[in-house]
Amino acid sequence: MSDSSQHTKHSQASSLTEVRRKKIEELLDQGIFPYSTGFKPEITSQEFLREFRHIVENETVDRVVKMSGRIIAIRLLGKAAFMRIRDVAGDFQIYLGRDAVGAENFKIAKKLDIGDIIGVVGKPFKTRTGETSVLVEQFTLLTKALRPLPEKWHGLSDVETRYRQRYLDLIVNQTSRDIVITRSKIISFLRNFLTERGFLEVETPMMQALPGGATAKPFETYHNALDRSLYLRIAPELYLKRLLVGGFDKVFEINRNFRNEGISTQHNPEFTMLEFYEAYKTYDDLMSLTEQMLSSLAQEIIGTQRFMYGDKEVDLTPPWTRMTVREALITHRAFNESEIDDWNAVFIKAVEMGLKVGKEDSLGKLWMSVFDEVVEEKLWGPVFIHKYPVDVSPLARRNDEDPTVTDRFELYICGREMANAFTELNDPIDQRSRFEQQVMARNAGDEEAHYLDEDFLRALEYGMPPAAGEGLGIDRIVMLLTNSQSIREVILFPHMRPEKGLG
RNA sequence: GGGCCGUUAGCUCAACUGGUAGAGCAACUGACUCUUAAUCAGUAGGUUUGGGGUUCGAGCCCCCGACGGCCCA
Repeated sequence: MSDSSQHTKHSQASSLTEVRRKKIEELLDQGIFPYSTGFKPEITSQEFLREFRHIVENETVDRVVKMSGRIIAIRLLGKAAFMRIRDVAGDFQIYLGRDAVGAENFKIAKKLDIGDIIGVVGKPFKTRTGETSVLVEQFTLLTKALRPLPEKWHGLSDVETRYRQRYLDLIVNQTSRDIVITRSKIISFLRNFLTERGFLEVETPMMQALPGGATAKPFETYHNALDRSLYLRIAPELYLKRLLVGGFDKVFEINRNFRNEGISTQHNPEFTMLEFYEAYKTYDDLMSLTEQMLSSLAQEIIGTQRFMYGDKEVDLTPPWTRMTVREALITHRAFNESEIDDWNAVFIKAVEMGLKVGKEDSLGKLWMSVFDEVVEEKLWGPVFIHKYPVDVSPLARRNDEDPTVTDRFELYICGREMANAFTELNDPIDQRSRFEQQVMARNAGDEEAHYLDEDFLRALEYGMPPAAGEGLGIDRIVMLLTNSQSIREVILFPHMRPEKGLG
């Protein structure tokens, strides 16, 4: 062989996928289709290992098992091979011996690569080192992998690749798989918790003519046939309340909200919210319900109500602390008693902190700016912060004793807002004037102020029963219970800037 | 939006003060019928994130951009 042909051979072999494409050609030449269908596994790795864990070496088990999965490790020993196979439930080991599968088939087995998905039929047996394994009698290549998997020991750790190619992350990182499973269990639990209590699960519009129910910037889109703008919802609140008007006393929705804001470890533009509403209840009732719901959730999901988040312990055992916004501001030394009700004093402090505040901001708004800046992160909790200023709570009912605040609470755990709830404002006259305040704020330049929703007011004018409602951030709950520090760990496909070099 | 850090083989990482870009795993060839990060012998694999600049010489220094991470707003 000349030097030049040697060189050509090597450049072709330089592509790892090219090597595998060649193997496909060779398999096709032997009449083997590398993407065959019809193989139906009958037992998972977990079931297999549980059922046959007691067999002993040299024992012949009169059972044939049919299993499938992805090859994640190959140890070839001349005329035999061990392979580690990963299926949905875990890993198991197979043993391929030339005598058992035949010389021709063994040659084919030697062409298998890490990453390929195969089906096997064989007998359970125990290796000399005591691992329950499958003694393969037949195998089928179900899917040929053209690309190599990440390194077997260190795996895939680059966070950018883990998020962009989540499928790869899920193949190799068990913790990533566990988070997906835990998230699903959490949502199931919450759904059951509410349906068991007579709540009805509903779906309300994701595309709204007027984005309402929260203080946030919406995404705007366009409907061609209607020739008008629509917004992706920032919250389902105003629609769920319409259902209370319609006579459904207990409703909930688990779905995505969209907010056109920055991306961080705490924020994804689309995130999942549980919102539920119950007639004839107050925000006090919801505090008790929330304690019960989340403490039992933790008990169910991780088996305890006391656990570590990062390097600090969280204890969700009820009852939880309750503190008004005003008390929290004073306790955490944002203001003292004499200055907290003085607009000028509060404004000056906010400016000194470098906060983005304006002369048109109400006292309540200034309070909350300072609260977000200095108090929030200190609320390890769990703690209910309640009695929010009326001007930052345009959909919440006024408190009977103090009309400057509302019957509203937010739940804080680990310095993060987990839930927001209130006794709902069902007085259509008060609601109209609150909306009008919001319109004025919007006209003064507040992009996050609410729009006036005339149909929602019309609904209230028909009469909405007294009720309380709550929104619970699912992603943050999942972060808490999986000890994840970034929201991107609990969202399967988090938003990222487009990758270069890919169409 | 601002600051700092990062991007080197498919993956995980090295590379001194600017002086021939390396390793392990994966891959390829060969040996091996009980391995467990198998072992042994050998081989190949690089537009060092992109562009520009300084220099005899740049992965390393300077400028601009892309993407990511952390912190701040």
